[in-house]
Amino acid sequence: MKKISDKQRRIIGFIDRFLTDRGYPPSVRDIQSACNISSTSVVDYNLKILESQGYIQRHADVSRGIRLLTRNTAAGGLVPVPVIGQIAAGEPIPVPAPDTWDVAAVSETMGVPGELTRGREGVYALRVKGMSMVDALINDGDIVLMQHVSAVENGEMAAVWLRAEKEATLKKVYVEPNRVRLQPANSQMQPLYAAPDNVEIQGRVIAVVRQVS
Amino acid sequence: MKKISDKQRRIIGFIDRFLTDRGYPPSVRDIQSACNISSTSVVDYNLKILESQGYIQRHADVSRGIRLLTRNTAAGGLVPVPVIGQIAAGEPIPVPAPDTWDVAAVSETMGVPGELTRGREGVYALRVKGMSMVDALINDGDIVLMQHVSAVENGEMAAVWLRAEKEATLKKVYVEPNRVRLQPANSQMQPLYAAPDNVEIQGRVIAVVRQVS
DNA sequence: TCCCGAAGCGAACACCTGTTCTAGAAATAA
DNA sequence: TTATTTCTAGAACAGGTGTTCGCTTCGGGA
Repeated sequence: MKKISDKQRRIIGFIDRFLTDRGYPPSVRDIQSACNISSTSVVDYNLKILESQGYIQRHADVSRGIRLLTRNTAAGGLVPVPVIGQIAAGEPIPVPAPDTWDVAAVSETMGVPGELTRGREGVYALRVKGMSMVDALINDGDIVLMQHVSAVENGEMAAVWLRAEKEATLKKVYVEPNRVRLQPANSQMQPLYAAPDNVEIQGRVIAVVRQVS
Repeated sequence: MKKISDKQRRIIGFIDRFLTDRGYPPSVRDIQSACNISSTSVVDYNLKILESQGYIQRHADVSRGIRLLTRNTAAGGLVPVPVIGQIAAGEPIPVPAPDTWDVAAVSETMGVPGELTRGREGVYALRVKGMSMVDALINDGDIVLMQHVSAVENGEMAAVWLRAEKEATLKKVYVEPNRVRLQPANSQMQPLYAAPDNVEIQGRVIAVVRQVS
């Protein structure tokens, strides 16, 4: 990116502020009056330069058709993840939306660094309710990042629904002959054994985030 | 938020897709053709309902003056945090640079959502080595977000250096008459008591991030 | 059946807005 | 200085765009 004039810097700054403030881009005349520019053509002139320099992107003949490119890189690492609901020891996980999760149906969204999801699809988050997951080193109020899968490899931490006990829990899953071993993440604790048709994999644990204070 | 019609749900979804796709909101007629709506007035009719229900916000007489409210929670940037080193049960925490942490001296930097740091200053990260923090529900390899403070309020989780034992640990700190109670985060475990001049607060725990797989 | 509210329809209006054009001023180079 | 480029002015055009206004259609209840 090349250097830009002072006026162009002001324009970029204003677009950024306008965008965070109102949620949609400013018009040419918004920029004009805010930056004390005498003519719309001057704004257009500078916007063209900013586009050629890669600071913004414009859609011709579209009102407010400005996209801030510098803004994308700032939020680039952040991936929006829907917080579907909460997981507790007494309820199954509310089934996450199949493919395209509906924006309107989700009550909350959180942003997580892209490193955590690593570009995976079908990632959602659950708020942990209750102390029943302490053996997985997960506390009340923690947020677990999940990936929706129906089967896991041996040793992976997964959300498991135990049909008979009507309990959801987070454990490392090992398939053994005639039984499934559910190993707590805390190595000091004893494993649990269950019949294969009693366990129902509901998702794979990708990460745990705990906000202490 | 009340329930909305199927058509209104489609509109919300389209606005969201359009916004991430192009960086600016769609016009009424964009919505109309994309959602197969016969008239612009119908779009306007439904947009008014969506606004009254709190899904969107509109600016009158402004082209593309639509803001998606459900999207706001995902906003907020990525804050770079230096990973200073690692915390283990046998070593004190390497003292974090006082104010401006030297970029060159830091081996690694991670980005965390701004919600986690909440704009606090002096935040750094430590990689946990060993299993000695399991009673704080922190596992080997976890990353703890710390804030550099020399004193904490009662009940706050902090990194504590025990001078006599030459051990670092993460516990909830309670100052009691003539002693300091160090309470594990795991309520099933017993507290530890130490003499006041034996404990040295090294930082406050803000958050814990565990990447499982 | 009739009634009534919710939802849809199409057209028209009036303003918003990107773009262009001509002309001039200001800065820069030769 | 002159020549050249960059930037600024103001105005006007053409199409985009939000909004409104009658009117119609639909879907239950009474």
